[in-house]
Amino acid sequence: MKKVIIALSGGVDSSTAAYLLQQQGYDVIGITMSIWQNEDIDDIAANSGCCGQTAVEDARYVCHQLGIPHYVLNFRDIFRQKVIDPFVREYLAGHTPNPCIACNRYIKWEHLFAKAKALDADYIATGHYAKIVRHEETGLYTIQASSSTKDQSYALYNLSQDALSRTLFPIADLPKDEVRKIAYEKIGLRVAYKPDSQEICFVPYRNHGAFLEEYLEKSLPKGNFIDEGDNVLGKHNGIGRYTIGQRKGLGGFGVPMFVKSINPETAEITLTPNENNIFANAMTVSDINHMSHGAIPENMPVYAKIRYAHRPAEATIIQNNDIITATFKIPQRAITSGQSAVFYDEKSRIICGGIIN
RNA sequence: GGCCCGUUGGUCAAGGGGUUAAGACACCGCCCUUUCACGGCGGUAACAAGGGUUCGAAUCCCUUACGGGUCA
Repeated sequence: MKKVIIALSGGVDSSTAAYLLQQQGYDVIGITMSIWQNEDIDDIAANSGCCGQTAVEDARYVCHQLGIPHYVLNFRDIFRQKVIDPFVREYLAGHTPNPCIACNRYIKWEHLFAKAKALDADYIATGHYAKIVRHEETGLYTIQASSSTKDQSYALYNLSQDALSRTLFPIADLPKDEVRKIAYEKIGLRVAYKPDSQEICFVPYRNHGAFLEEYLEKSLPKGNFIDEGDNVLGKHNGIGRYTIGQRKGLGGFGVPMFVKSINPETAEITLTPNENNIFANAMTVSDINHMSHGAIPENMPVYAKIRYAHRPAEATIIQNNDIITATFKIPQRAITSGQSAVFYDEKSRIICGGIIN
């Protein structure tokens, strides 16, 4: 019997995934990762995100219902080192990081994956909506977007061939409501209708600015809003509370204003009233992970996502050394440093991805 | 000091006797969303103060306060 480690968050998706694996005849072991840094915020975080305190209890209960073993692993140090610290550094550098990408890469598919191997597991599994396929020409593993209404392939572009060959996504193509239905009817899961997790799991109150200041134990660098002619428009509340393209939360200027750029040196944030000025038709991307081809395929039109919920946009890409330059057919709004760009082929399979410069 | 003009939501700003007192930006809420954002849909909120005239005043008149402008 093949042994599989399932990462359980206590939510519907991973719980249902565990059930499906069991139905498919796997020897299933549930693992919940403990990532909390500070006991004090457990109360706040308990009911939100993917990894709070009730998450552990919910996961334990599901395992009890399914009759499978459940372990809670302490990932606090590694999580801080690989996810939170870079998250903080990136914001201070004027970028906008995506911690879920880092968590998937380092925590789930490096650290947890290593634990799974150490436990002699054949596979690691999660409740992500995405499919693992092999490219018919290259033979390489890649991830294909889920045909479900939900698709989380964007957040998974960093998986290695080794990881892909030993990963299972049991709910890959299922519609969300089908997953809930299974959870409710087949498992009798008490969290069947728990809301989807969203927001950064380690940031309480959906206020990452406050989190950054608390974590740093000091204020974020404050400075001026300026216009494109360097005229001072007002004061902002600190680098780290803003991202490119942001419109809300800037204050009233009589007309809508958009964040055009963030200068970490001077702590100045440039605003523009002309939304066209935040569109660009090119970007460079580094920290690349290749998937379907192991390199940039020649003359292939690609479809780039520059944010999780971004609609893929047609582009051409070339790679020089470790940098990909992407040129869009149509200019894209708010291409943002620190966010990930994921390049798909015409069949929604990931060619490669990386971090936008 | 004299004479003009102005004062409407947090900001800008329509309305010149009868309006549920527009609209924009901000703000708030919901939806969307395993990042940050964008987006969609809603919502709160105002006639400078006091006196008149009038059936009826944000609209007309007077006074006061506060802003402009202008004149020796």
